[in-house]
Amino acid sequence: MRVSDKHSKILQAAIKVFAQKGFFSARISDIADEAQVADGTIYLYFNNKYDILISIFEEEIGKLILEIRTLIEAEDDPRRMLELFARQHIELLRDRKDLAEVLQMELRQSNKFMKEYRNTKFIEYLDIISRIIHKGQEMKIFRSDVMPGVAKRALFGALDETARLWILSPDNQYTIEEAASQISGIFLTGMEVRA
Amino acid sequence: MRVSDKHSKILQAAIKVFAQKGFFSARISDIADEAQVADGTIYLYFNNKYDILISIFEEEIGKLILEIRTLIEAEDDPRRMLELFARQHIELLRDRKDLAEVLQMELRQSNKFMKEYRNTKFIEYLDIISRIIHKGQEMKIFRSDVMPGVAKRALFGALDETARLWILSPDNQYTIEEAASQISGIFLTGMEVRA
Amino acid sequence: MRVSDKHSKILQAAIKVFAQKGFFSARISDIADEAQVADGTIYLYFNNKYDILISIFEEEIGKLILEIRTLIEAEDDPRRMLELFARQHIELLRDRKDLAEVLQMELRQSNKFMKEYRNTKFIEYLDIISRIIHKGQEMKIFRSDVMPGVAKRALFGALDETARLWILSPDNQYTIEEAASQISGIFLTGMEVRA
Amino acid sequence: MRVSDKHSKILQAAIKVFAQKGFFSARISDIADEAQVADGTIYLYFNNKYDILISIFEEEIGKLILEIRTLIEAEDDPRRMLELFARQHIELLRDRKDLAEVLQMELRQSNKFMKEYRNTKFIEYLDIISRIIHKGQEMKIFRSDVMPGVAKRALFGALDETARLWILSPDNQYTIEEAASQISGIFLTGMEVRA
DNA sequence: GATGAATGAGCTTTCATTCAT
DNA sequence: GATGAATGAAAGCTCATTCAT
Repeated sequence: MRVSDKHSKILQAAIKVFAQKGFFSARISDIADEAQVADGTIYLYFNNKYDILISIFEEEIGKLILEIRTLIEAEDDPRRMLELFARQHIELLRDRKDLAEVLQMELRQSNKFMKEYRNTKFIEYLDIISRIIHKGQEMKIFRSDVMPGVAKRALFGALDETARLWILSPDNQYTIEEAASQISGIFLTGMEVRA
Repeated sequence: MRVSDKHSKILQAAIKVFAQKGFFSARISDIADEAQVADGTIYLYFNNKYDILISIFEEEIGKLILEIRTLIEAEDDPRRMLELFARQHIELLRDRKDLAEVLQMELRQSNKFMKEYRNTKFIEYLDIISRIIHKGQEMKIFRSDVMPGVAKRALFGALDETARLWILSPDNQYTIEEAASQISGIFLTGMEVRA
Repeated sequence: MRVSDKHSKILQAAIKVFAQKGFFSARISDIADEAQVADGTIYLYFNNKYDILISIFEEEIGKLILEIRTLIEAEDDPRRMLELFARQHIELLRDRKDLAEVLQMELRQSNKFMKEYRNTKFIEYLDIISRIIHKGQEMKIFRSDVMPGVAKRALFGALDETARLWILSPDNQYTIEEAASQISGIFLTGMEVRA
Repeated sequence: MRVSDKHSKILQAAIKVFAQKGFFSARISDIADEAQVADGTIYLYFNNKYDILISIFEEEIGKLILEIRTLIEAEDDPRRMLELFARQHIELLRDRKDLAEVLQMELRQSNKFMKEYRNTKFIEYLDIISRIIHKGQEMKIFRSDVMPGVAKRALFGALDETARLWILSPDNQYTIEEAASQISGIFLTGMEVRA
């Protein structure tokens, strides 16, 4: 088995276990069981429990950023780009539920137990949004009084929270895609330069 | 010292400690130190560590709901009500930073370790928003195709995430009040019936 | 309420609680509840938890010794005295089940946690038996090769263990009185000088 | 070191520590020290403190039953069998003092804290006696009015209590073997069919 | 004398991490 | 590299005892 295989196997197992139990309640042996390796083996690939979590952030978000960027760069219209981002983000949460849960929860409390860790990947991810807005403003599509730094956080928060609750207890009133569309709709209309 | 004083003293200490360290990293003795009581005293007022967290949710959110409701019920215009909610929520996060952090973080991961606990208070809080939107739709102020169930989550998420990041690393580009105003602005414009 | 009343009330409560839960599992507050006094009140009458147990031994066994001695001294025939003792002991265990349990169990392990305590009352109680046997030997009713020091322990053990198990799970094959009679029968026949 | 070695090492250490301090006063770390393992190691072999005690009952009494049965089954005369049992039991108490103390004391109070645990091994052990008596009655050696269910408890109690006190404070008047012989003598004479 | 809130030492148990094999 | 038995620090919680009222 290639080295990278085991590294990845452990990481995927950790995502699953962290999603199920949360970082603190998850035991190393749970991850080892799930990855079908010995407890000690995990320490050949990661320094400690925190390191596994950080690796999830770094490596998995890294992949997402790449994916989403490629997709968005194929577009020209900032409106379409924003719609795409919303849809893509929310589909990710739907399709990779475990990863989504880990990112959402642990992200928010990571600063508590990993004082030194600055989640640059996450900032990068958010900056995709602000760059779209900025572009839209240059193209006179979005109002210039909209602050990209606020809007990026607001849009991310709106999408994330909606998806989080939807995942927690799916609402039969609407699909997650409809939700994404509603949210990008509100934001687009809210930010557009009026005719 | 009155009984209620000690209950409250411990609760406030717990809010502070949970905010600083997170629920799991916080030790009972940290809370006891902060509250200037003995470890054992905590167990005269709470059943266990989880119970302290749940009490924070129940009692503190309960107070917030009352406050915010009183404020909002004094208004008639749903637009104004939404603005007020946004401002109020974000000011709360600014003024009671510790409480805000506990509510934000532990709320999101509480379902992991307290399977049985349904955070009804939080749901109640969110429902304040959906009721405002619903009212606006009846008054033909908000578009009828906006789904209140989605919008409440989206608005809450937008506000919460923005405030969260602002608290984490205050952005000197804008004040938190401006942020609140931006967000309610986007949502209002985004949901309004066009002339 | 007279002082002695409360002292006695606590002692009776302790007997009940120790019997139910055992000395270690019993909490001071259990005894206080049962005696309908405050936890602190117990410490006005007893030095500590051990002291309550020792007082049970001293005071309650003291009463038993008096009772049983009075009864036995009314007799002349050592055979009859032994029968009486057996019956009396076993009836005590039946009628004062709680006290019996405490004496039986805690007696046996008291030396573990109260190194310094010599249970002189219990020794006194046992000596009632050896004196009967000795008397019987002087009267040439019991064989002289029977060692009173062994026989007293053997008889006590036989009675006590039988009663203990009978109390634990009453055997419908025989009454506890029949058991007492069987045992004293075996011991009498076993110790008598043959015709 | 073989797995079974550590299991057994801990069990032997526990017997020693429980005998010295009693179950409740014994700390896990005492057992760990005695067994020369880390505290945590104990939990690799036993579920909890109670489980150690139960294992002592199950495994150690199990061995005793086997030993004593083998010995007794080599005999034909119920009188001789009873003598053997008495001697064997009392020698066990003398030679494995620690085990004896644990069995004697904790056995008696085990029902207090382990409500669910039925000590079947102990019942099995006692039934060795009743079967001997029953056999003696069939062979017309023991009187038919002797109730085996009473006699087994009585004999066990007599032996056990005598040994217990002898161990506690050895009596120089007689050896423990003499005591065993006295007791079986009394019981045999007491139960025999008279010529 | 009586109370019971408060104390804090002490214990069982968990689990991340190590290291001999 | 891989294993998993062993480690031992760490923390939640209990409860006998105290003492201000």
